[in-house]
Amino acid sequence: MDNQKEVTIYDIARNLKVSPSTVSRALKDDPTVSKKTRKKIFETAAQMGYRSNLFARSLRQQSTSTIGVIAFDLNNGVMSSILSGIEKIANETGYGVIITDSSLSAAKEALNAENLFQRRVDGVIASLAPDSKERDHFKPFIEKHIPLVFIDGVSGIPDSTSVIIDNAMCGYIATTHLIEQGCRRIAHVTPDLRHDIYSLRYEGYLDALRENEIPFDESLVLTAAPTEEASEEAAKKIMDLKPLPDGVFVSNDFAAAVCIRSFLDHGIKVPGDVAVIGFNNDVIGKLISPTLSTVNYPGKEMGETAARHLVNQLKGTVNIGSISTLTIRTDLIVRQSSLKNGKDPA
Amino acid sequence: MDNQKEVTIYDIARNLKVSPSTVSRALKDDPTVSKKTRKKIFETAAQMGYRSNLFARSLRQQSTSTIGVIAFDLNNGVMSSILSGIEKIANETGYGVIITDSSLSAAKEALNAENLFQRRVDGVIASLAPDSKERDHFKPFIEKHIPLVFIDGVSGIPDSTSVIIDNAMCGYIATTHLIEQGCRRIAHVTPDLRHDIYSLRYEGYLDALRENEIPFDESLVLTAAPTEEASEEAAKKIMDLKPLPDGVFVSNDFAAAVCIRSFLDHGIKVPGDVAVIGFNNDVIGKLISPTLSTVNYPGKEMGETAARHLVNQLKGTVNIGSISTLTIRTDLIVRQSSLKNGKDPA
DNA sequence: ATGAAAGCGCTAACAG
DNA sequence: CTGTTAGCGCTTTCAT
Repeated sequence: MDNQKEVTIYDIARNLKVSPSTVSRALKDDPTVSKKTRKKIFETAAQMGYRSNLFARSLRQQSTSTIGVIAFDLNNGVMSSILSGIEKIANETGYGVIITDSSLSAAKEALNAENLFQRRVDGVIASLAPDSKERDHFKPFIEKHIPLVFIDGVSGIPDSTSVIIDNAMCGYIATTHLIEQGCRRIAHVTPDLRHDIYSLRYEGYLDALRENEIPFDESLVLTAAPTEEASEEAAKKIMDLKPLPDGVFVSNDFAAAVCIRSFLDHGIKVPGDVAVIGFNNDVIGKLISPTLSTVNYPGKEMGETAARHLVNQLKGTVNIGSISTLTIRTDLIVRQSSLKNGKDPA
Repeated sequence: MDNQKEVTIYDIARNLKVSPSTVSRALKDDPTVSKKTRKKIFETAAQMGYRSNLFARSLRQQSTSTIGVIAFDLNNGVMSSILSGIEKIANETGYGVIITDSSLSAAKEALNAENLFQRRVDGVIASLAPDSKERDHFKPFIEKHIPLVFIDGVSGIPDSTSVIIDNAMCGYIATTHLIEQGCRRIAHVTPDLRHDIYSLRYEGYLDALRENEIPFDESLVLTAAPTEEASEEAAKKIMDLKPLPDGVFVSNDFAAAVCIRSFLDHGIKVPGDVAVIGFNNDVIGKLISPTLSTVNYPGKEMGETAARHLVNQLKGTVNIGSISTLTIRTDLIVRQSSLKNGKDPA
């Protein structure tokens, strides 16, 4: 029973005194094979422990039944929910998934793209690294008409699809919420504004200010990578502002949590002195004190949508290029950190 | 330039008037091919846009240069750090990674194993689902001598390797730390004790009690899945205990954070009334108040170790079976939540 | 309804 | 140092 040679359709064919082609057909449930033979072949295959050879098939069919994923950073709560969404759909539809990790580096992203291309994935779902600007590494896919779906960013590549949330709207909603709470001097802490998702949230922030005729003050916008150190520094800068802002919109929950801690450490009350709203709906938001108001980031749903769309494209259900952007609904989650005017959301 | 037929070594061969084998060899930098020819072949290959066909090679070589990963849950901070470690090593050594997600279900784990087997991965790194008991789904790998590395759990499968931390020791250290802080009535909150890692931590807890001649009280041990609801309930049960425990060892940081929040909400001081220590060193621990003492879980290092070991095995550097367990060093991280006797760790 | 035969692209003996 | 040859296991016309 151990380490025996692999069973092939030839073995089954010989065993049953039929031709390999018949076996091949039968295994695909081809109706041109008589029901009897089909049944017999299925039984023998199972009994002999046959398993089809994926690469022989791939070699023949020029397709791998595999989706490649380029994750901008695996070490990221948002990312893992996206991945689990992709995984789910891929599993349901018989695709395998190869996941690569760009670790926030555009250079690594390019390497990953090449790697996936080499592996002849049937399609790609990519989330771009923050500093990714070039699109050259996607050219091979485009030339071979391998479908590309971008998550959480618009690539600018024609014929590619993007699954996104409306970041501008989210930024607008978050900021408006603060304004409704009575904030008039609202700071914004954001990672690298070269990254679309952040610049759009920033736009939303600006829109909300404009709409409420709150003058824009450049000194209120702080750029800080979502690390502990950078976020702490941003918090310090905010505390140094005169007069102190009465609200802060932070583009990610982790940074928001760090800011809140920093504020509290310095005797500034949240939301009493400063109302804070974050972004993502990380689990962290429910555990810190005060609990964090935030914008929900529907990662799993985005992953599912991206995968489903890609699979449809691969199976020919959707015309390539007929859909260029899928926008997933988000919602505001109001908790304690932003409730300045005392009304409880419940 | 668009959608042209794939370039093969035959095209290169024809172009250069050499044989395909020479091309094949040259591309592998085989020294039996003259330097000149090699160089010429490399150049032409690049210029013609050749990319090697992985499945043709796989078909020939009976190996895929791919590592399969079975993740017990992608939605998990610990898991993503493990994955990024695996990814890193795989990338460095020219392996691809196929990641599958068991979503905490043993049934899905079995499906994933089958999927990876179908895909003929060269080796597997698996973290077992909490309720995984059967090992039958790994039998195909064993029969084909496909190396198996388990992360964070011992499979009981001969010839497989496990990369673990010393959970018993960690439990012991965490509990001892509480005892050193003056705790004498220490509760333990743990997920499913059927899962090795938790039962071992529990053992460590018991050992520490024993060593310090603290009588064991069964009512102090609470089982709770690491969800918000269950953790909250566990916290409530602890608060109902008479007398109130003066320390709690929680087997994961998230649950610990929930417990602390619950304690504080009910006017119980942490660490004043109850000292708390968690497990994993999630980012959350630094952001809650009080900051959370914990045991560091070296996920990335474990992933790297597992992958490196697997690759060594695949490349024949290590004898299969010569190493059965690799234990990664961990350390205690003391923050505020456990500091009952006022000595600051700094 | 089934079979024969040709190849998908690559590699590894075995010859030269 | 290079070429010839024979497959790896499967699918798919084209016949029958």
